[in-house]
Amino acid sequence: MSEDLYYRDAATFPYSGGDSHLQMFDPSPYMSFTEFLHGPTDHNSLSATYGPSKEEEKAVGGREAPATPNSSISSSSMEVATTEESSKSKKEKESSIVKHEENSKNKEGNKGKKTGEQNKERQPRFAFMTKSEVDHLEDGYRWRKYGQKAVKNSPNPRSYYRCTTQKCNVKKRVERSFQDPSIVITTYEGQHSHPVPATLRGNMTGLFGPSPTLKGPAFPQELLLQMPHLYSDTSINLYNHHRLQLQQFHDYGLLQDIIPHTSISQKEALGHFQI
DNA sequence: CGGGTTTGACCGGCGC
DNA sequence: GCGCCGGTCAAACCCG
Repeated sequence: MSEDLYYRDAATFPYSGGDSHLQMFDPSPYMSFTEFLHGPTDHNSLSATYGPSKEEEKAVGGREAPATPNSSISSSSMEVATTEESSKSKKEKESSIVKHEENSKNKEGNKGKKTGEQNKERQPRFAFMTKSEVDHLEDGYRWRKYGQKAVKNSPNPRSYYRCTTQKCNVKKRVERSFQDPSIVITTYEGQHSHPVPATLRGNMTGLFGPSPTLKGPAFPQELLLQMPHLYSDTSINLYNHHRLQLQQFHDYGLLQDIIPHTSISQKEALGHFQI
């Protein structure tokens, strides 16, 4: 697995209000989303600690799990950067982990079932965690939800989105961490082959929008990597700062390990962010 | 009425 | 072969 770890800090999600910092880890290209998030299925800890063995899928009903409003991380102060113009009264607080996967996948769909078109090839994925009250973070693109499923061993459902731009088959999955309901885990898959929709661009002018050179934020990582300058230089320092932490996470490798730490690092981060 | 969401059905992969 | 599961489809539904 190749891993390019990408890390973005608080300002990462300007659209959504974002103050956040992220950490990352890298998953194996083949592991399932779940695995990727929680570690190898056989991984003890998870099932051991969490699962009552019986997966309660019915849980779906409460699609909004009683996420306890994070009281811990107060960061309301961060609203700063965000020029949240309005409607979205989102107050995301923090963000965090990023993981990136290279498309080291090469086995073409053999099976030849699907002629032409896109095989089942798994595209590069990129994930990160965000401390947020809203599940779906605004990232500049338009998404259409095409499914929702109960997540095994988790009270929170996972939502599936697809970029609405035709021809663009970027997908994204969003789910809340079952360990810390205040954390949203977003995973992007594929690369956008087009610019950010003009409509949305309006609000974000100055952020990603008008970058003449860019043909459009290709991959989330790129966006994230760009954002620092867009926001402030302080973030750059944070970048390094977190990078170290991320490295550590990387070593641990499992998100489950990460999460707990996350809360800690977030506090620190906030400290720094408190501009 | 167009575009997005909801939600149960469906499908393919995988382990037993 | 069977059942579990993650992921996707698509009809029904909702909303501006």
